[in-house]
Amino acid sequence: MDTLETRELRYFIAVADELHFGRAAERLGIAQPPLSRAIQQLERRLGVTLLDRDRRGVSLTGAGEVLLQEGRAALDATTAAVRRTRRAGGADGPGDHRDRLVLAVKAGAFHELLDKLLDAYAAEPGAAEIEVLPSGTCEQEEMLRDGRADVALMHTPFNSLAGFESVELMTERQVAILPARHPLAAREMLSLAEISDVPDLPLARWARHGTYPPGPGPEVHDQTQLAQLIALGRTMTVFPESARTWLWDEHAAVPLSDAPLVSTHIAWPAHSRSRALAGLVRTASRL
Amino acid sequence: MDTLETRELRYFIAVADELHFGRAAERLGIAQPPLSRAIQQLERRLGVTLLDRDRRGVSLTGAGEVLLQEGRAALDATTAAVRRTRRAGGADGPGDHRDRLVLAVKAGAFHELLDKLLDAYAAEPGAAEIEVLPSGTCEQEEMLRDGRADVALMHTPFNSLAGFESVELMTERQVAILPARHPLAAREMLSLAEISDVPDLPLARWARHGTYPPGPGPEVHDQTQLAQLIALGRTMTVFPESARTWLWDEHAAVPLSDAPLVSTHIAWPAHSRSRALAGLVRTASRL
DNA sequence: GCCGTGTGATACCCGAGAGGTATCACAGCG
DNA sequence: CGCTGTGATACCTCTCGGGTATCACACGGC
Repeated sequence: MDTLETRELRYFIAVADELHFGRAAERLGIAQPPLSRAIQQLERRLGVTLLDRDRRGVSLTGAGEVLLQEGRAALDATTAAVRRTRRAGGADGPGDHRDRLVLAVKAGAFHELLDKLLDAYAAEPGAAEIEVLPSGTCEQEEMLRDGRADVALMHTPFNSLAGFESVELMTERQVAILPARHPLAAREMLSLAEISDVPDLPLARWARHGTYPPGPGPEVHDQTQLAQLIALGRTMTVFPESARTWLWDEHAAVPLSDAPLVSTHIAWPAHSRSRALAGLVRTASRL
Repeated sequence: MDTLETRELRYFIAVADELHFGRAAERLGIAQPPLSRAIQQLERRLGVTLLDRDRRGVSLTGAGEVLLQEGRAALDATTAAVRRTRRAGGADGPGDHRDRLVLAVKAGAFHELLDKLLDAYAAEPGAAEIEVLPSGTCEQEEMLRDGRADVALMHTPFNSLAGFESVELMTERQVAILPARHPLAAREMLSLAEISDVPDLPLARWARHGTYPPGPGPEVHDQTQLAQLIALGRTMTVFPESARTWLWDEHAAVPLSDAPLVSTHIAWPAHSRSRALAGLVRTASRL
């Protein structure tokens, strides 16, 4: 028996997340006893203790940590399989098979490149239909992994390309975006050190999976909000140079001498082999 | 219901492989009717036709192709989860948790580098135990994917690094290895064109997943066999330069001017985060 | 035309096992 | 010492995965 049912995996992950059988069972929509039993069976079949239950709570063993990690990846892979299969079969009237790709892009970023890409690809013969899926900050990896997207535009060093295939499309410097009437806006060039602790201009903090990094700056979760706060002289931020296209009159962009370069890549799951995807990548790398 | 049980996935993959319900059922060790029913249920739940059954055999629809592809990846991921969990828990006596890594290496290749790596790593404080797993030609990717190995030494362009994280360890030229007494052995340099159709020295063909590429040369499946055939003046082959360490007196190695460079990488699944693995990679990249 | 043959689908039955409820065992705590 | 909150156990139910027997249908040979 080296089989591991998806259901068991879901159960284990719920327990490992909650570290509490009752809450995990509730989250799964079942009662607690069957869940306890299922986990025991799983441990027996694997021949491994996954959880230490010592009154006062549950904790993961080393093997449990491994299964949580690997199991998450496996579960993502199966939900991805379901999603992509459904998408492939949706419009699958025989004969009328129109390919469709879902492209994940960080919401509001890189309009210019995206426009060019979509136009160029649409002009290709036999181009598939591209659905652009706006994603939250740094959520593209997750979307590729769980099948909500087929391909994504990612930005190093913010996104990690680990586990995907990718082609680099462009590289650019970063600029500080600050209120036009602030003294620093007159500078030709700034360094990270110079902007990291300006008392009246704390760096804005972006939402990431619903939580915000610590710091003094205001919490923002979309670009418009951020633009407004900058225009009001309340905050500043750092962006890739191409952000210049959406700046307001009240904004100023000053190049940063020592900020890491930002590269834009088109990335896709390593095992993808679809014709439509190959075409899109080819188009992108010719831009 | 967007769930997909591992069992259903196994069943579908068997049918998609065999394109025949009877044989697939036999391979799965169940009877044919339950298999038919399971696939029907699967199609109904996904809301997608996966197979075209038109008397005279079964064929995959577009959606079926996608599920085959994605499902294989998902199934590999779950068997990997099981294998790695079992490994992590095997010696998991509480308190005596000794890490263990399985390193896949192409059998017989790169002894020199491997020796150095293992020695250097063993000297590290808190080093895990490394089990070296000899793998067939170009089988390392598969072993990483299905969890038989945790980390691998790979050789581009023969292995694909797609889907893994990796660090390059060395790059080298390739050499033609031929009988010392053959006229070509006296040359300073050779080109691929010159060696590709020498009538009395056809290139040897390596087994790959049990099958051999077509061609006139002899079929070999291990290095000793190959060495012997070359010594006998019956064949020749192309190898990375570091192969020089195992050459016999009867062999000659002549650099190739236009063969692709071979890079050795240490590679691991992108989601791995173990301390032991990080240590091994750090050691390797310092060599 | 008709009848064997091979295919997948259908009908029906049975038993394992997933899930429910009630309860236990035990650690902490006032 | 009982109360509370935790996971484990006991036991019941009934779904559903799997088996056997059979059907429906397309082919090929005659």
